[in-house]
Amino acid sequence: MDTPERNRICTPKSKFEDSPVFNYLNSLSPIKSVRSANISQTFNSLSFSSPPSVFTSPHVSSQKESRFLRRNFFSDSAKSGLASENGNDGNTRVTDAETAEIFNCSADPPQNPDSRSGTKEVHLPNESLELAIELPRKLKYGCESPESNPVPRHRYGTDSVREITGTSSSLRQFVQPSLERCSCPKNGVEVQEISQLEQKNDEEEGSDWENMISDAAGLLVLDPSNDAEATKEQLNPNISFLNSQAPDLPQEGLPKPQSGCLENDNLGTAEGTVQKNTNCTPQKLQSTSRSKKQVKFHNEKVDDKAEKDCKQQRGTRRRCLLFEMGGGQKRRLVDDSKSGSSSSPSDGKVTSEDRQLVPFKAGNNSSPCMVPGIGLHLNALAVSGKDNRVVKQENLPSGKSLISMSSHITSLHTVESELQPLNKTFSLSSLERDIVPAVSEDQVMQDAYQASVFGVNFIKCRRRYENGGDESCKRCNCKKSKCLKLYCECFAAGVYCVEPCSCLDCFNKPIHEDTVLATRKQIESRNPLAFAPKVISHVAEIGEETYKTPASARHKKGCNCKKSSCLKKYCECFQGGVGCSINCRCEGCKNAFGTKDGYVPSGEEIEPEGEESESSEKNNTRKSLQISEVHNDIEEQYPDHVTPITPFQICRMSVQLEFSSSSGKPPRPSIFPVGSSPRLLSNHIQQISGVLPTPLKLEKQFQIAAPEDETPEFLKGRNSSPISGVKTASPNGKRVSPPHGKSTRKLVLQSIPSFPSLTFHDQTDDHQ
DNA sequence: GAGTTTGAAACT
DNA sequence: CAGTTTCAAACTC
Ligand SMILES: [Zn+2]
Ligand SMILES: [Zn+2]
Ligand SMILES: [Zn+2]
Ligand SMILES: [Zn+2]
Ligand SMILES: [Zn+2]
Ligand SMILES: [Zn+2]
Repeated sequence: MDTPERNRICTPKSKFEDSPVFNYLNSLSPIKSVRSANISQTFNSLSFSSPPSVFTSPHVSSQKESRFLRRNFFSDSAKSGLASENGNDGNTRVTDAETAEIFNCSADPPQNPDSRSGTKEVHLPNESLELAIELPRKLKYGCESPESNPVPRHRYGTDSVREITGTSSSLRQFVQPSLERCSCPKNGVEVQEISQLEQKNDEEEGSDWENMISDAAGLLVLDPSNDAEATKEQLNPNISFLNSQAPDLPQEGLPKPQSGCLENDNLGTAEGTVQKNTNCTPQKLQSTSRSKKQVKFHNEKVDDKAEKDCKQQRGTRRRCLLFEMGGGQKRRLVDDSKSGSSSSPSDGKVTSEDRQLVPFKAGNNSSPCMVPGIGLHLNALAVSGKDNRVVKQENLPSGKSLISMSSHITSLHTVESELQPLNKTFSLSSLERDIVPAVSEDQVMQDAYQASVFGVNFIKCRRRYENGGDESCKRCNCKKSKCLKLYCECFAAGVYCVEPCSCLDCFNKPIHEDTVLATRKQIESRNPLAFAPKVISHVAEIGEETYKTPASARHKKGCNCKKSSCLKKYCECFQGGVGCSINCRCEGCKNAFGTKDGYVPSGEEIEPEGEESESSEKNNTRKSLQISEVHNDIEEQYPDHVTPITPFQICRMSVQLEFSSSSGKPPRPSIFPVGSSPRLLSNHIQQISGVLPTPLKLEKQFQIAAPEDETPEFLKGRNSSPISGVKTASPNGKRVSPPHGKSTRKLVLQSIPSFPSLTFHDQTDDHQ
């Protein structure tokens, strides 16, 4: 759904909202997710990797990308989605323009309906044909789900691209071309915008856009091709992109909220916003998310340079997005540029699985985020194979380490994308490009994934753990759940268990992928939102300039604390670094991030529903309390957060936190992942806020997949086996209505508001 | 590290 | 949907 509202909302709040992440989040939101779930799943499988899958679902979020895709695809019909989004801003024109541009770009020959093919051809003559074919598909996919990712990625992408260009030749090829195209002063910037805005693009930059688009298309096309060949280079590029997108680089130091949130929604948006600022072309970046903002920025003042950079970056980013969208296929892109191998476009199959993991995406992923390859279940979903190759980790200045992974496989991509957030792939990209021959795939993948998800800390921890047995980094400690239930943090986060885990009889491992996926399905069937990020950030205030209060973020389901007064990590809200909200049923709430009473829905005013008198405690705490304060306090209390400790928790909150913490400035713009999945978010958060208690657990961004139920049997079959416990709920994947508690409406709220739209989100959520 | 507390997840 | 049980983390000592 297009949810024009978002657009609107976004515009106001702006950056976050605009950011793809936001979109994702929104999409992720329970409600939407559900709907989208099916779609998303497919998409996920196809194009994204797990975590991202989450993104995918969020139709809305993906605005840019999706638009992109769609446009490309349906050039003709810009369709409501685009229009609506853009329209709000007044970009309506954009849609047209965009479409037009797209056409132009894509179709070298103006006439071609299949712009994509044209574009492909242009970029990649040889492979173009095949690619072209695929592209359409991808585009479609992309449109639906990927969008959100794209944006973030783009942002990061740009950075990454640059880096990459420097380092890796292959990447360069891709990137550069795109960059060059983008490079056009205005164009570049716009390019990013394009998806969203494009206003400028239309005319002036049309060419650029076209280029961009074409590139993107090419990328997409390439991606689609699962072909292994491209893998190395392609992978690298992809990875790089992903990385770039993924903001996450975890700053270990920063405490983050855990919520997997990457929670997607929130995180994404938040990240996006943050990045904007930080990034060279913050404005632009932001703009990407929203057309309005972008426009404004442009108008206001984007430095030419900055713009250029941004543009370029964006271009890359988009590519990334595309790639992501393309999901598994992404690799191709790279090839295109280089080898042009035609890959097989097959796309497909992964979808079913992807969805599963995805959730974990975000990341969605989240988150988020996971299948085979890396540690994410999504990966498994996405990837059929496990060819990944990871690459390397680097430490970021922020303290987080970057991990770059390159995977041949799509799954990896997904994973990577997710992971990447943490690190930047850029540097890696170069390395990656070289590609380390496959290292142990799984492990590498997992590492990367974990890193992405949990953050660099996680990796470090792991090292420590390995070296010295440091347990601080441990993850789950499941004894009876076989790590196949939500009790298990790893499983809940959409990641496979890894060394640091102390679980017994663990089935949450790549070798038991089938079981894991089947179980996931069952759980999702029961509760579509089960793997969705728990924390959603509202961006509302953040919007244009107000980063400060991420306060808007909140736990989707709310807590039900009776004895902890929401002052300890027993409380999911607190753990997630968010204040309690209307959705909480807590008693005696004293949540340092904001009490339920004090909670004011983002756009709206407080709504005290009279819930409890607790408000007395701090009605306004949320409001008044700045996150920073909270963080400080929290930090004091929970120094760990900062560190790796709770890898899981990546919170969606992160976004908010980030803002708040950074309060103004994002820790590392470049890094931030705007787009990627929840993970990114979490990462960001971490970076930004070290404060938070512990971040939320890993969450996933993904949406719930739907239910295809492919494997239910599997699980069922396994009754004896671990899975047995799981019941298959709804038979199909339908999404059942959200379980929980609070009524659906809450869910809805959560879903909606999530990150992105401040208002939107808030309104629905809160009000409801 | 063992033991307790806690609240979500799972189950009925 | 409510009530209960199960579970593993968070916390305490
Ligand atoms: Zn476990
Ligand atoms: Zn585990
Ligand atoms: Zn395990
Ligand atoms: Zn609570
Ligand atoms: Zn709460
Ligand atoms: Zn509370």
